[in-house]
Amino acid sequence: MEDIMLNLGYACINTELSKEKITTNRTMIRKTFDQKGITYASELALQNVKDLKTIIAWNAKNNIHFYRMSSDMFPWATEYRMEELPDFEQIEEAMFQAGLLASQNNMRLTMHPGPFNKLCSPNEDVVVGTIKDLEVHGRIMDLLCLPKSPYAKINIHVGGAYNDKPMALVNFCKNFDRLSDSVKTRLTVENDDKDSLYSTKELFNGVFKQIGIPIVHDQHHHTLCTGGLSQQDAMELALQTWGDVKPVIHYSQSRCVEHNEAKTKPQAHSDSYWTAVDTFGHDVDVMLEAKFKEQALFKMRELLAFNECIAAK
DNA sequence: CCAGGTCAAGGGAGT
DNA sequence: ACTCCCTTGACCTGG
Repeated sequence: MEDIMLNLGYACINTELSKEKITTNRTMIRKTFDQKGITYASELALQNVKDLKTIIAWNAKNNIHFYRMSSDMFPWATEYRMEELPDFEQIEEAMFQAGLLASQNNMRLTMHPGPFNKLCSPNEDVVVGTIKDLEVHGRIMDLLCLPKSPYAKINIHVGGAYNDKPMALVNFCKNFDRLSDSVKTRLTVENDDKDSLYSTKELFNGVFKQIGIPIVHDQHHHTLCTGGLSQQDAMELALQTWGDVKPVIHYSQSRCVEHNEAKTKPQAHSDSYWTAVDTFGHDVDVMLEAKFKEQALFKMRELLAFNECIAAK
């Protein structure tokens, strides 16, 4: 049963472990960073990295083999070089051990840098800041000894439209060349959740055809920005971009439907799931985005198992 | 100890 | 011009 189950993943927080203060999100505000500096950043990062290993072990125990790591593991990481952290040697060792444990358990680890990354921006300062942040992500994955491939993807959105999508897409592709191999080999792009930004089809033409990086197809986003394609057609278009690497899709359900609150945006994610993800028969890894995290993943397992039960009859 | 206000980044959208 | 939101709430302060 387990081996025919879809490979499901969840993002960043483990709600069960966070009750015991096991988390990889320890950070600080600017004022504290100014006061305490990289000594404190180092302490937080070391604790985060140690807990990452605990989360990986927990995942393995629960037969979860896909996990998105937090971008907050290293507070203010763009403000210093990792080697400058007083605990760097310990951090390096802990990262190596965490990556090893993931690899031994065949666990796919990925990242999703924040919405402030705008590789397409016409503003050079914004691009420089984006490159800096992406390089931090690449470095983290290198320290974990993860593959230089979209198997260990660093997934971002194109980022902006500026009333001139062709210009923005050209910028994105041009600036891609300024990244190191650590980032280039892992970078993927995800479709957006509003028509003013980028559908899977637009990414296929504007990014994949130009620089060949894979597309992460988010099914929920697709319903809000279809580009004129059906769910299945758009997803299959995205799957073509992955080559030998197993593709990733994102799945979430609408908070509106779940909560029936008027002011909830259609983009918002639900707490949990009530409909099983449909992969249209394709072998893909599914990153689940729901507030209840690993608990929602367990719910999804039940939904999938129930469907298999029905199908078997 | 806790509730409530506050908190890096860019851009889009709503008020 | 201002505020909220985004892949993710966590931090900090005053009581």
